[in-house]
Amino acid sequence: MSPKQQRGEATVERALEAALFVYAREGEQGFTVSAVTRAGALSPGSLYHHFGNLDGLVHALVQRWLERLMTPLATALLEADSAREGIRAAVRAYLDFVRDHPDAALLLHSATADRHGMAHAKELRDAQEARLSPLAAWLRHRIATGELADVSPSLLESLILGPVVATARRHLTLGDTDLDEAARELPERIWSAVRG
Amino acid sequence: MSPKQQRGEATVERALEAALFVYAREGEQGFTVSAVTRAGALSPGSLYHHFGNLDGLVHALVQRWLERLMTPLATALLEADSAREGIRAAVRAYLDFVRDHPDAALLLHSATADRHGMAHAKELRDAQEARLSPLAAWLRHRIATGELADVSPSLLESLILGPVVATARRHLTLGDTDLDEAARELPERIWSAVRG
DNA sequence: TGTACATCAGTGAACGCGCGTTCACTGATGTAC
DNA sequence: TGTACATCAGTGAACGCGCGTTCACTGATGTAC
Repeated sequence: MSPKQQRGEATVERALEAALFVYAREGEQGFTVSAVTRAGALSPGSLYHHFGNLDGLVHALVQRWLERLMTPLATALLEADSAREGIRAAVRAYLDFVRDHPDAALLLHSATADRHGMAHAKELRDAQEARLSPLAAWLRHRIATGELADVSPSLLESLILGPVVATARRHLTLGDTDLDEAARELPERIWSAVRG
Repeated sequence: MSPKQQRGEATVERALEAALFVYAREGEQGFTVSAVTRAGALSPGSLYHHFGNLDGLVHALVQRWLERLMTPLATALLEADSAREGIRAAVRAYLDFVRDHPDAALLLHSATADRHGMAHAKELRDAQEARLSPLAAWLRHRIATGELADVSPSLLESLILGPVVATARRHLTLGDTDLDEAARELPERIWSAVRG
């Protein structure tokens, strides 16, 4: 998990890349130890040396990509001058992530990540707290100024991310949704739903 | 699958109830043949006699509850006098379903159902076509009258159901979302996002 | 700079477990005459 | 109404398979002096 040799870091990297690859190609039920070790040219022992067990591998993978999604999202929100611009930029940032990292987006929207999220809800939030708490503060502030509707934060989150996640899921699994149209239409429409 | 004796119907019913119960209690990874047979007091052979295999059981279960969700949703839309009232009523119908059938809602929002939906996308759509095509027609008509925004149907669907599904998922898995507040706030806010 | 030692990294055959599924069979129900 | 037969429903022990995981081991790297 925290390798002390360069060789170890490279192996961890290879394992995480192989894991994402396998997940994207074979899906949930194809995601097995032997599939990952085959794809990453690792031995099972090596995997267990670094991640403890299969769940540890998933945890590391989800954590890594969650951070890579949340960071630009937080930046988009926090650097905006108005609530409207913040919401619109955040929605665009999410859609950009889906476009640039479809495999990771598939993972984060998946069964596996959901189940994992439920099982490790607390530690997941702890790990991402540095990223989440500024977001919560931003929302509170914008509600206070009257820019955002005065509804519970979880409802706001559902109104903002719900349509984006639904669009991403459809795009990734059915492929019947155009991300460009989504990038054009969603930001302002979502803003309409949450404005004060 | 289509039992010719009353005894058979009762067994099928017991199997489907047991399956939902097991899914809700034990989750994805606890959903096994032996768990279902134990919960429903069935023999594995009986289960295979009626459903062919485990996937057949899941298919029947998802199909049954999908119909029970879609029927009131379609009714709500089609019986409304205006687009606004239709959207608002449909959102409320969905939230009512989640409140009244949390176990089934959990199943329909789950990994299992998603994966199943992907694997059987075509036949699922065929089976629900009687319910889906009037909805599609309704949307087209309301776009034509200018009441609804002229964006692709899949984007409309994401804007309407996205926040509802996100709310339902949070309510069911984290329990940090109040369905009453959602029923108060979501219908009009979602309408704001999709109006023409 | 070289040597000895400790720790980290990686191997891969082997393990047990629980899974979905089968099958030969018995029992219950429906049908024909 | 009774009997013979066909079909449907249900049983449960047994099967093989592939899964996640272990462990005794070798090899590579870092450290101390």
